Amino acid sequence: MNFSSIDQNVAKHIALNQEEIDFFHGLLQHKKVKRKQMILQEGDFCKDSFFVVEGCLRSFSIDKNGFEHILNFAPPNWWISDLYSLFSQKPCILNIESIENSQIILFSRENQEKLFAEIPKFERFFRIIAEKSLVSHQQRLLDNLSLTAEERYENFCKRYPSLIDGLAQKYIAAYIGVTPEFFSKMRSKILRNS
Amino acid sequence: MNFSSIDQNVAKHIALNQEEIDFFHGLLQHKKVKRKQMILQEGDFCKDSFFVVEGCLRSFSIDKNGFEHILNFAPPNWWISDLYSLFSQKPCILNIESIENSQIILFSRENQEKLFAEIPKFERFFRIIAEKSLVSHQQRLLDNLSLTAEERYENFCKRYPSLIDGLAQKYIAAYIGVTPEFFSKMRSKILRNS
DNA sequence: CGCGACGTTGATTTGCCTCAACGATTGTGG
DNA sequence: CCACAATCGTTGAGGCAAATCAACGTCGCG
Repeated sequence: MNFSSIDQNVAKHIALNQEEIDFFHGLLQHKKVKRKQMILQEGDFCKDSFFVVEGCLRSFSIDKNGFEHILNFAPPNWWISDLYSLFSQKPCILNIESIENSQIILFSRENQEKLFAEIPKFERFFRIIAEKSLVSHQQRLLDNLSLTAEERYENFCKRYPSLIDGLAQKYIAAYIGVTPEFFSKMRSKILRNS
Repeated sequence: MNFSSIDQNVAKHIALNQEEIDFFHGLLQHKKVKRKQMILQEGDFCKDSFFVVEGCLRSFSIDKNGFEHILNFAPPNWWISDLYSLFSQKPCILNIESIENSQIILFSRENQEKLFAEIPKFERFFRIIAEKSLVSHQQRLLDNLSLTAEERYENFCKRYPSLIDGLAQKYIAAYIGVTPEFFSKMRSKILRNS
């Protein structure tokens, strides 16, 4: 059981001694998931945050016409969850799926509260994580309001440089908010002009 | 100087004794701003969070064609800021403007760090605020990806029931992501069909 | 009053979607 | 290892939601 990647993630924002690290590890759970495996489905109750050690996950919603819209990709060292369900204790509105064979760490809401009670510094850690994520979602929202599909694609490439290849085009399309057909046309146009 | 509305806001998530409340108040600054007054402009360095006591603020960006896109409205008891600039210490990408004569409370980043050092419970408070805001921005992002302008307008009415009238239509349009002209047509169609 | 900001309405254009047909690639069982 | 199906990407024709551009009415305010 190796938690070094999550330890490094935590160490970016708060400093812990060995005893605190051990306590933290005691609240974590390792898990391997296969490509295409669903980790969370709409209607479930989300009880965990997921930290990706290896592989890649995605969170998405399905609209009333059956189309998927991707909220987040989670490559290694990213956190992912259905925060709405996690905080409100209501059924999920998101689905979370592994898009590669992945190793993830589960951290339950229950254990998170234990951790806050025992080591209040972690309030700070998760505050900072939430703030950073908030800033990036705000930026993406403004991008969706003001940019064309082509510009949003450029932004995507900057935001997830490690993903641009190896990732199915339909997922990129579902992230930037266009149909796979349109994305394909757009992409071939970009290639032609360069 | 009356801080009762911000105290109530804080009390929703953490409990404070009188001494702590006094310390907190010592870090706050009251300010009156007039309708149409700019509180923050693109390129400034954002040093404060703003809590609205009375009136209403909006945060928005201006795209390369000169069009405004509204990120948030802040009616009474809401927080608003340019979090990107605040956290990164880089120049603002947002503008913040008062859309009515308003009373606001300024809380500087510097004082926020003092507060965290003195009363760590506040880490929890701002974690919760950030998480709630994150959930709501994620939801809005998914709405923009999956809903029509008309459905987004319905959502807007639910989210900001206190604003629906008294607010210029062009601001609603800039929030849901359509032109004022299209919004006007849409609105008259809705009225006709009901 | 007269000006400027706002809202309305119409004609036209366009970015992106829909639907459909067809290759290419992947994966799976025989 | 091949045959086949399923999934994915490509391409084209046509359609629609929303943008653009322009003209005009209306209101609040100096």
